[in-house]
Amino acid sequence: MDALTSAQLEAFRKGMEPYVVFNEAEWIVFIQHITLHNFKKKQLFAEAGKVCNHFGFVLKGSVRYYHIKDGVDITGYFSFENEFVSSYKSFLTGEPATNYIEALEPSQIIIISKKNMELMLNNPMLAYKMERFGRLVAEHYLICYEERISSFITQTPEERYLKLLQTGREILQRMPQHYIANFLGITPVSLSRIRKRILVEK
Amino acid sequence: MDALTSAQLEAFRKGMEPYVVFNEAEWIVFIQHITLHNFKKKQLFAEAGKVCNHFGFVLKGSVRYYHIKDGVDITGYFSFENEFVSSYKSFLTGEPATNYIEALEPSQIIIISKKNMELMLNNPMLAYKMERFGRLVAEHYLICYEERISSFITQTPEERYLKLLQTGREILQRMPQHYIANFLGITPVSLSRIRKRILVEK
DNA sequence: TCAAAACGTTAACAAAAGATAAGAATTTAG
DNA sequence: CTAAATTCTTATCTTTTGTTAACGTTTTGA
Repeated sequence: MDALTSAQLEAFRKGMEPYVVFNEAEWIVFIQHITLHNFKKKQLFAEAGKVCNHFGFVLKGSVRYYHIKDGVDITGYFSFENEFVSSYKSFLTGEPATNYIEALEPSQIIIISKKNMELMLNNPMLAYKMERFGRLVAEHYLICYEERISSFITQTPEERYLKLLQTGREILQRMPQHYIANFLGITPVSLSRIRKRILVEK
Repeated sequence: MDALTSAQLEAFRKGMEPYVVFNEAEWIVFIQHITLHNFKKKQLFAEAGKVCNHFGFVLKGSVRYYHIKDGVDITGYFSFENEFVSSYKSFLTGEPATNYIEALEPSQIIIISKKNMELMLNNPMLAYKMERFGRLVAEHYLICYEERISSFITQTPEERYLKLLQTGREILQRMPQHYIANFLGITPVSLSRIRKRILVEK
């Protein structure tokens, strides 16, 4: 846990703009409830079996969400810079998480603990904006997830991959292929075949 | 669009309790922003290509979310009594919906238009509770969707069906099997085979 | 720097799912 | 009440995916 530089604070403030804009007085109180954590590569942000009592904002770096099923690591999602990160279900319900989240590279993550989130939600000075903030963040992910579920319902793995080629620049550029395969709901071997099929068809 | 009986209002108030509790003054203003609609079987609540400018609460009945892909109807989700219903992405972003929502039986749905939602979010008397309400509803679906995505990533269709047997009482009892198949991300023929496989294995 | 680990492709085979069609049972609607 | 539509199962065939293993390449970390 480290002190935040003013540049980091500015980046955070700007990154949150789509979700919440604080005035100066609010900001001063708000930043008393956040901490900066430096994660080493592979360091865990959340762990299956443990309650995830915090959520974060990726200031620098990236994280990978994964499950372990029958001893096998299966990647479910990623968060990159300027995105939020949490094992949401665990954070929101207080139940143990069922997935892991790890830093994929040395990462700076701003963290708000559940306790501090609740303090702010109960602080008259911040309550309204924090409720709104929570709503907009949840809605943002709701939309992402709705689209992702649609893709599993209506598309074949090949169609999902072709769609990712159009829209998933960051994932394609920064993630190894076997993570992408898991993300698409298939095995790495199968994705390798799909890629070959697409090449031949062209 | 019909007038709400006091019994219906009470049922609505109670159904929303997990998300929002209004005092009497707030409630009086709130209910000026809602309407009751009676849907006939197969009547559309939302339509692909059109913006979904409303969201609802299923007071009685049930609805089905579906896509049409290459002329084929694919069921993605259901909402039952005491659940919310909307083509959320469209409602939240103002973009045209990509899916349809239809009543599966004669249904009573309480509707809040986008315009009225915005009026309430901007009304100082209700703003805080409406932000909170929106947050809790969005978080509720976020959790549902997160679990659903996990199931596509980590489970086989057979495992998803077995899980549904344990937890999906309402869907299993009330939905025809080909809707359930789509919901699980497979074809009706495939679900029929899975069911046979499970019987034989027992 | 160098051995170990991770990564992507390919092959071979098994298992599962998709597509299509046919037929029986059930439900729906006029 | 009855014809039409819907639903579910089954069969056949094709396509795709999963599994396992091997191999060369690249990356990683001590």
